[in-house]
Amino acid sequence: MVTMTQTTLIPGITSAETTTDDVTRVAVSTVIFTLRRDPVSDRAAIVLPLVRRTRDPHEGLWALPGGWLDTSESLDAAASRTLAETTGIAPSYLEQLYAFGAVDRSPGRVVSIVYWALVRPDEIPDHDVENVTWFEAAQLPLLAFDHNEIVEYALWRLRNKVGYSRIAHGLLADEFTLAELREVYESILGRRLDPANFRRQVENSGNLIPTDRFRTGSHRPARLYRYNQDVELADRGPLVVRH
Amino acid sequence: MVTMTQTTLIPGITSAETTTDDVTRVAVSTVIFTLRRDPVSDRAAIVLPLVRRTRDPHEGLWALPGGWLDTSESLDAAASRTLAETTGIAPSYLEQLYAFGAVDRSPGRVVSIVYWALVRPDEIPDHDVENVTWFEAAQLPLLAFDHNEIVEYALWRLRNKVGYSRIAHGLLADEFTLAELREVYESILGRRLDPANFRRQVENSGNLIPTDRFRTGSHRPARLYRYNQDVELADRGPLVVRH
DNA sequence: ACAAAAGTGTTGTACGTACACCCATGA
DNA sequence: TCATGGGTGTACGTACAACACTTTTGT
Repeated sequence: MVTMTQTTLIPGITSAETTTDDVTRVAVSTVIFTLRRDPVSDRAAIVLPLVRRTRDPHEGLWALPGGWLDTSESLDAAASRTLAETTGIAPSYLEQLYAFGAVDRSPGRVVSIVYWALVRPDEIPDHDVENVTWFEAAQLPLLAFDHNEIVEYALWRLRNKVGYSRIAHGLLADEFTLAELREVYESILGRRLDPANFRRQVENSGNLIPTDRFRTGSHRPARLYRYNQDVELADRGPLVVRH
Repeated sequence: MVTMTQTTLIPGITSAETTTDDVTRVAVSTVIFTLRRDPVSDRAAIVLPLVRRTRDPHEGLWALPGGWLDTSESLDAAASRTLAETTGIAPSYLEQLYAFGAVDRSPGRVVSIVYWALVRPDEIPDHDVENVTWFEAAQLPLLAFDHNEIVEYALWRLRNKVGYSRIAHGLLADEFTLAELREVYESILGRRLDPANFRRQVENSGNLIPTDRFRTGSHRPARLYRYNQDVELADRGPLVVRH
C-alpha cells in the first residue's frame, strides 16, 4: 500500500485554500482508461481509477483523480502531475477533454479542466494506492460532483476517436497479436468485429509493422505486430504537443 | 458607431482586477466565424471580428473578443455574453473549443476558455462597433497573446467538422440554394466541389427540405431549400446543451 | 441563338461487410 | 483426429469521384 499526497488528489476544500472569499478556482482532473480482463466473462473491460473523497463536499463518494492547478504549471503539466500521483506512471496518451464550469457543480466556484488518458495495462504498478480503486466504466456508482457526466463524455470521445485514429494502440503493450488489438476495439465499441475484415483494415492502414515473433496458444500461433511510431496516435491538429 | 463596455471586452489588466497577487484568473474568449463576399475575387471568404487592445499587455494589437469569467455565470453564458457584447447578436452555433493555460501566455496567470461560434451574415448588424474590425481568417496580422494559434486551431476544427456534420448551415440564412450551400463548403475546405456530386450527397443526407420557391438570376432558376430542424447542427455527444 | 448555371445519368473505383474456406497448432 | 483460433479468398452493396449530357432561364 502506497500513500500519495492527499491534498492534491482531492479537489474541493483543503486546508491550504478555503472558499471563504468569492474567487473562481481552477482544478484539473483526468479520466484514465485502461483495460482489465474480467475474470467471469473472460473478456476485456474498460476500467478507470477513482479516488474516495475524505472531505466535506461529497465525502465518501468516489471522484476523478485531480487537484488544483498550480500557479506555475501549465494545464498539461497539471494533468500529468495528478495522473502520476494517482497511478505512478506516465500515460501513453493524454488529451484535454473539456472545461466544465457550471456555477452549481461544486460549492464555491470551481472550473475543472478535464483531461482523458490511456494507459497500457502492463504499465500499471501492482501495488495498491491508498483510497484508489479501479471501476468498470460500464458499471460506475454515483460519483461526486458532475463526474458521472464527465466520464460519459470521455467514453463518447474514446469511442468516436477509435473510429478514425489509432488511439486503441495506447492500450496495448509493444508487441501484440491482431486478435488482441481487435479485442481492444471490441471492448471500446461494445460489439464484435469480423476477424478477417478487421485484419485487412488494420493491415492496409499502414500503422502496423509485422515482427517475426509469434504468440503461441492451443491453436495456430499468431504473428506479433508492433506500431509504426511515425504515425501519431491521433491527429491533434495545429495544437502543439508538449512533452 | 456603437460603444460597448470596454472592461469586459478586453482581457488583460483592468482597473478592477490587478495582477499584484499570485492568483490564477479565468478568461473566456470566442472565435466568431462568418462569411463575407470578397469584392475583388467575388468569392466567399471566412472572416472573424477582432478587438484592438487599448491597454498594457499587447496594446495596439488585435485580439479575440472576450472577457473575464463572472463568478455567477457558467462558461457557456460567459461566452454568449462576450459574443453579444461584440457583435450584438446571438450566434447560430456556439461550441467550446479548448482551454489554453500555458504559464507564459500572458503576464499574470490567465487560463482562457475559448469558444468558437458561427454567425449567419444576415444577422450581423450594419453599424460598426468601436474598436472592432472584421478580418479575413486567411490573412490575419500578428495578434495579441497566443491568439494566432487559437484561431488556427478553431479553423482546423471548423474544417474537420464540416466533413461529418451540417454546421455549414450555421453560416446561411433560412432559405438558400444548393450553389450557396456549396460555396460555404468550398470556402471552408479551400477547394472546389463537383456541383453534381455535391447535390446528391446533400440531398441524400436528409438534412434538407426543398421549398417551392426559386432564386432567379441570369440563368435557370435554382430551387430554395431550408434545413431540417430535427437534425442538430453537430453531434455534441452526451454534453448537455444549455440555451 | 447563346451563355451560364441547374439538374440528371452513367461509369469506374474504393471500401466495408458477409461468409466460405484452408492452415497450423495443442490436446 | 478434433477443436480452436489464425489467416486467405471472394462476392456483393454502398459511397464517392469524374464527367458527359439535358434543362431552363436571361440577354
